[in-house]
Amino acid sequence: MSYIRYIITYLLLDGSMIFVVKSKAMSFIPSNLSGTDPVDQSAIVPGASPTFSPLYQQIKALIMQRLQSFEWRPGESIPSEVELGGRFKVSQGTVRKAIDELAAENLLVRRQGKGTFVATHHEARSKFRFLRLMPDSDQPQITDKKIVELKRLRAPAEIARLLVMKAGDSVVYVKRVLAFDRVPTILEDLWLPGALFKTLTLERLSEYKGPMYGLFETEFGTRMIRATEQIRAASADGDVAELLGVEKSSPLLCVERVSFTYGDKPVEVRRGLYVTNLHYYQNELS
Amino acid sequence: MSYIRYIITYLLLDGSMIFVVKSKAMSFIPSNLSGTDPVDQSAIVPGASPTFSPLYQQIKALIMQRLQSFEWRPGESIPSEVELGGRFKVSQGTVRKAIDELAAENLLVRRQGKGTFVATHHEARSKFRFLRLMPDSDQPQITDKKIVELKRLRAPAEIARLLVMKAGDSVVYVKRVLAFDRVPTILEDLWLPGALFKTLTLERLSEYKGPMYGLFETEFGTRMIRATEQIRAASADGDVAELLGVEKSSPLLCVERVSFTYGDKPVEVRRGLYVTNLHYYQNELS
DNA sequence: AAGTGGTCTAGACCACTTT
DNA sequence: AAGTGGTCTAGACCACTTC
Repeated sequence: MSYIRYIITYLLLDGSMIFVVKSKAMSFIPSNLSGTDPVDQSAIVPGASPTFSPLYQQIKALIMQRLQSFEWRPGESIPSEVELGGRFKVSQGTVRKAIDELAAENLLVRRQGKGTFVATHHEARSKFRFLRLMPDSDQPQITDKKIVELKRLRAPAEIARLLVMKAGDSVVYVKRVLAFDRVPTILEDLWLPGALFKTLTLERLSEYKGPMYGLFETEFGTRMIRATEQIRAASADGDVAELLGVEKSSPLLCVERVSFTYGDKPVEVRRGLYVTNLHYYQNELS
Repeated sequence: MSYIRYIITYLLLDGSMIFVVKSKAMSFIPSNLSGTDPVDQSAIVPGASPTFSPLYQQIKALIMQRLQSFEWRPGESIPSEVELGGRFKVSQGTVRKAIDELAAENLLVRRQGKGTFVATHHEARSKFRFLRLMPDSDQPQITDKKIVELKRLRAPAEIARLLVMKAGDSVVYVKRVLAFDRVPTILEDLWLPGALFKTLTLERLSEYKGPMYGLFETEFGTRMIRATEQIRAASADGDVAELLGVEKSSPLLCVERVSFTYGDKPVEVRRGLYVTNLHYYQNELS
């Protein structure tokens, strides 16, 4: 083994100097290069199908398993790339590529010098990830949330279909109004699988201050990671007009969302009616 | 500005010494250790600012220049990664990372075994990239386009602001109706910079069969690469109701789009009114 | 000084397409 | 067989954060 030695001489701003002697190995030769077996990929994912899948995709799946099982919890850091490489018996570069994709999907967040962290809905950064309604003025706004109703009921056919449940299975139904700067703007109906949200109550939801998806993540072990929205134009009927404080027959955006957790499992249906006099739905096309 | 200076004194294996002076202000220190000269990054981008930029970002900018100048034309293949690496004096991996980002931004398309191609709007694939209105039924639909009006006028203040022009500068104004399966569904107003679209006529636009952005790309050298949309709810007034064949005061989606070409230059403003009885605006959140 | 992610290189081999 | 992009490795060094 060959080493190189070098001295770092720091010239500090106050004129003083510091000397540091370092030595570093120049190269590393594995002692038994020919004796090591190549990685047995099938051992990594024992039940893997015979269909080809790149190593980094398998690593990605392994990492996702640990996220899904909350072995690595939202907000916490995951092991370093080098550590994971050692654990999974692959190079750091391969782990890196797996993490790259997970970061692109907003499941992980990289922070240079600090580590890689599990994304969480308890963050200012992620506040507008699922809410695309923006104010005409750039002013920050005061948000008020009011739960109008929360009850358990048997899933209507349409909701059951979207949640991949049997019609009649238990669901939690929530109706709420969001106001920005005291102006009622969003009226939302939500349906959640009853089995996952057994202990959700109107009180708990009302008193909770942070983002709703944060509550779901922390207290119900359900992380929303993706959603699709279908947008239509609608007219306010009598009830809606009253709750939103607009004229009857006013035009509204009708936004129907289905949210998914790990494994593309749908876990929320949400139908929102948006007043767009002072706000607009923002979308980026690329 | 305050920064720290330090000297590294290398004691090499053969007994010789090398001194390297470093300071915070310098982001790149040529190393004499190996004896080989590293690439002179400033030579790659002669007018580069002193701000640090990774090599692959510089390569990305160089590739984008060639796309913008139509040196590599839409639909054609660009040189291979190895070839580009040689040309730019960097490794294939660095070129690869640059192309990765351009592919993620839909400017390039990779095809394994064949090469990397410049994206074009003349493709089935890209047809729904900028049109997010989907039919309730999954059936493929017959699309009819009818140009209602095309004229040149002085840019209204609002349009000029969005296109970053002076109010009163020449713009091309187009009004058209799109029908799906004979049902009028979209009424659009478009504004384009007059200087870029000098030779655009109603006849040319009417007789053209492919996607409009394909025409712009091929005949006017203007490639749309990104757009933002702001969506609101609106009511059909008399004229609109007649053109779309709906009741007066019917609710409609109002979609205001600004499209950008290279260098984030806005080159189109479009205001669309969508009938959403048989269609919906589709959006993915992640 | 140690540890993390970020960049860059060089080389090997694989999968896909075309000649 | 040759050429392209796709995967994987190993190692070097840089930038940033923390101790």
